This record gives sequence, structure tokens and C-alpha cells, in this order.
Amino acid sequence: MPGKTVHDKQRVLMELNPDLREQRAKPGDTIVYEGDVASFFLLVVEGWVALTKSLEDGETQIVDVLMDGDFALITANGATLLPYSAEALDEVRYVAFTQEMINGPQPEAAALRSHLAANIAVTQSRTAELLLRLGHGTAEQRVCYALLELFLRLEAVGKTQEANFSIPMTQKQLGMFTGLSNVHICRTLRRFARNGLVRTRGRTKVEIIDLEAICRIAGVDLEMLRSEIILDESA
Amino acid sequence: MPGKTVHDKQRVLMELNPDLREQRAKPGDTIVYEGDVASFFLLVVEGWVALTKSLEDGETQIVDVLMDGDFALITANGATLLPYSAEALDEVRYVAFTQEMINGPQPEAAALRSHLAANIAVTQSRTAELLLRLGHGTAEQRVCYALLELFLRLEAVGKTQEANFSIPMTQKQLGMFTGLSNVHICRTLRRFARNGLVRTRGRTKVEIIDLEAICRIAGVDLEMLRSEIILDESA
DNA sequence: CGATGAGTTGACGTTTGTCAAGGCCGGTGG
DNA sequence: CCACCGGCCTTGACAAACGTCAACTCATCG
Repeated sequence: MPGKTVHDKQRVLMELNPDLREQRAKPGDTIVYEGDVASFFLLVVEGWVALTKSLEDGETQIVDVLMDGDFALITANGATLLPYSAEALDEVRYVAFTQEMINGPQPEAAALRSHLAANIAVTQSRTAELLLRLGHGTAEQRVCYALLELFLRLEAVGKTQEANFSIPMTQKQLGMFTGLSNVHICRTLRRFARNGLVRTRGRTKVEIIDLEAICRIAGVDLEMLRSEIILDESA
Repeated sequence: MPGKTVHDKQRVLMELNPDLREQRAKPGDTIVYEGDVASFFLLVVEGWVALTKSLEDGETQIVDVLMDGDFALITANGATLLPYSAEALDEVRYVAFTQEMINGPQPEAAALRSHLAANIAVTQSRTAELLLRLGHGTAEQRVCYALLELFLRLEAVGKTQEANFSIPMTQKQLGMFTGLSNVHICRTLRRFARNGLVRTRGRTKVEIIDLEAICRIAGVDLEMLRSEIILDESA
């Protein structure tokens, strides 16, 4: 799987399973597997997907965000109420597949499996970092951490220009990610803008102006965070 | 690996690696691997271990709690500042080992690997449930959830009598787990006790009196939670 | 019997959520 | 082209939840 770009992963996957088709989803769509399985894997080819978990009363937490090339394991559990669900945040191209489809003895299948395992380990690190901010951690820390995580991950897939990038999430969704209300997300972002830490343009465009300050507030060593939450594709 | 009791796992592991020794830790000890590795696995034979993650300012979050038979992957990352660490909560017997030690082609090694993978998936579910409560979620929800998770897991290893069990954690540590201050943990528990939901005896003993109410507050369907966060050892 | 560490309770301040109103922007239909 | 509408962002006012500080109690251990 040379280079391990998104395209490589997708190609290997589809060569192993000729019937597999790339699918699409629009913002707000819930991504499901068409078929009766207890769990399935998701490969995001392009776009943003939120992994969410809900309480009965409707409170929803975004547990992780998936971007180009990311895998996730969605456990459907057979129950009516899913423990997880995956929701498209913008226009998404993806491939949904099952465990069996990559269980073969081919070296490509084995490489894919180990790549997938590494990806899941990194997901776990991200979740733990997020958990740390949600437990103790002020609104400022949470928002700065979210900005940094999304920045690093967009950078890893080449979707940043300097410190400029685009986050296709409403403030309500950012709140679902950071455990804050949409109103407080707004306040916090505006305060950062007033203090010259970030600049926002339009609905989704963000520029980090004072990266060092953001890192300090988030309690993050940028290089360390990168090595922890970004999968090293050259490995 | 018949039955897959703690003892079975430990036996398989030690037969594969005759040099491996069971180790011990006292409350407050940090569990490390003696040797220079980037990451290592932990099998808890008996006792409680907290997986923690810290911010520079000392704020510490307990990301997960391990009990008899649980595995964890500890990534040491080579840096001076560890992303994770494992701390004994009471008297602990454990085995620390590396990836290589279970990489062999023996069927026992393969069974151990797949068991370990399943264990890690369950850990991920637990972390996500916790994340959901820490994001949105009042102190009451968080405490009820923590009680239920610990109850279910103790029950799974046969360390409950009816709804009586023992939690070897201080209120401060419960706060590190739920993202609350020790004072607020205390207040919340006392309020539950006044309202006849739980009864506490001594430092560590807890009895859940009104299980249904606790579940309702936590937003938990007990059977569903069990299937999600407890590894089915018979599988 | 003192010392230490943990649990308990009250008072108080801060952070954050909620409610509500207004502004901005993109889309849609006349 | 314009009017309207709906969704999202923004800001203020207020209330509730929670953290912090501090004092006191209780249990355990020497």
C-alpha cells in the first residue's frame, strides 16, 4: 500500500471487494450500513463526519470527527437505540464495509487491517485528549484544544494554507464537540478575536493568528499533540 | 484459552514468555515498564488501576479504570511527559508485557491478540460513554454513571454481593474520574444518601438501594450499558 | 493521645447555561 | 430586482451549577 494516501486505501479496499461502491452523504445525513450487521467500518474518502453519541433526552456529544482517510468502527449493536452514529458534516464521500471484507489472507488485506488498527489507536488518543479537556477545563481550554486538533488534522491532509482553514461546523456542533452551549462557543470565539488570537471570516473560515497563545491556553505542546493524534502515514 | 478467566489469560501469557513475572504495586504507585519501549501492555491480575492523563498545570483526568482481567495499552511515547500513565488504586497484581511477546504464530498467541483487541474496543466504548457524561451532563448524571459503570464491572468479576460493593477510590479520585471537585462529589453522594438512592458504609463500601432511579438519572439502560462496556468472556 | 488524611458542611464567587431579542446572510418566489 | 423567510451568529440579562476556601468532624495509626 505505497504511500497510504486515501486513494491507496480506497483502491486496495475496492480491489479486495469488487462489489463495493463509494457512497455519498449530504450535511446532516446519518451514515448507515445497508444491510443487517452488528458493526461496520467506515472509510471517509473525503469530507467531514461526526461520530456522535446521545443520551435519551437528546443531549448529543460528538465523540470524534473524521476527515479524509480516517477509519472508524461503528457498532450498531442490534438495538433500536444505537450507541454510536455517524453524521455527515458536509458533502462526504465514503465507503462502508464489514469485518469480513478485509479478513482475507492477502498481504493487502493484512496491511489494511494493521493500518486500521493503528488508526483506531490514534482515535483512542484523540478521545482521551478530548476527555481530559471536558473533565476539568474551562471553555477557553476546550475551544482552543478543538481549534488545534482540527487544525493539525486538516494540515495532515493538506487542507490548510498557513494557519488558515475551514471548519464546516455550526457553533452548535462545535458545542456538541466541546461540551459547551452554542452561545458560549460564540462568546469565547469573539473574545479570542477581540484579543487577536484568531480571526474568523464567513461562516466557516478560521485563521489562527497567535498559535503560541492558543497552545498555551489549551495546555498543548503542538509537536507532541501531533505525534499523538495524527497517524504517521509513512510508518 | 478455555473460559478466559483472568488466570487463563495470565497462564497463556506466561507460558509464551517464561521470563515474565507477575508484579505488584501499592496504592499510589505508578505502573511503568522496566525497559526502554515506546509502548507496553498491561494485564491486571487483581486490583484496581486508574489510567490517567494530565495537563501541565496538574489537572488530572482518570480516563479509564482497570479491574481484574482488564488489558490496557500504555503508550509511553519516548517523551519526558507521558500522554498516559497507570496508577494503582489499591493493592495490585499485574503483568506488563510488550507487543513482541504476543506476536508469535502459536494459536494461543493469536487467541490472546484477538481477545486483547476486543478488550480495547470495549475500553473505547467505556471512554465514549464517559465522554458523553462529561460533555453535557450534570454532577448527578456523572456520579450515577460512575456508580453504575463500576457496579457492572465489579459484578462481571464477581466482586459484588447483591448491590453491595467496594470502591477503593477517594472522593478526590472519583472527582478525577467524573470531572468534579471532591467537595461536589461529597455533596452529591450525601444528597443521594438522604434521598435513599444509595447507602455508604466506611470509606469505600457502597450499596445501591434504588437501582432504577440511579439508572434513570444517569440516562442508562442497564442491560444495554452492560453489553456495551463489559466484554463478553464467553464469546 | 496527638497526628494525619479523608469526609462533611457552609459561605461565597465565578463560570456557564438559558432565555430572549436583534442582526446578517443566503435562498426562494413573485 | 425585491420582499420575505429561515437558519445562524451575536449580545445582553439573569439564574443555576459548580469550584474554592475554610472550618470542623471522624477514623485510623503511631
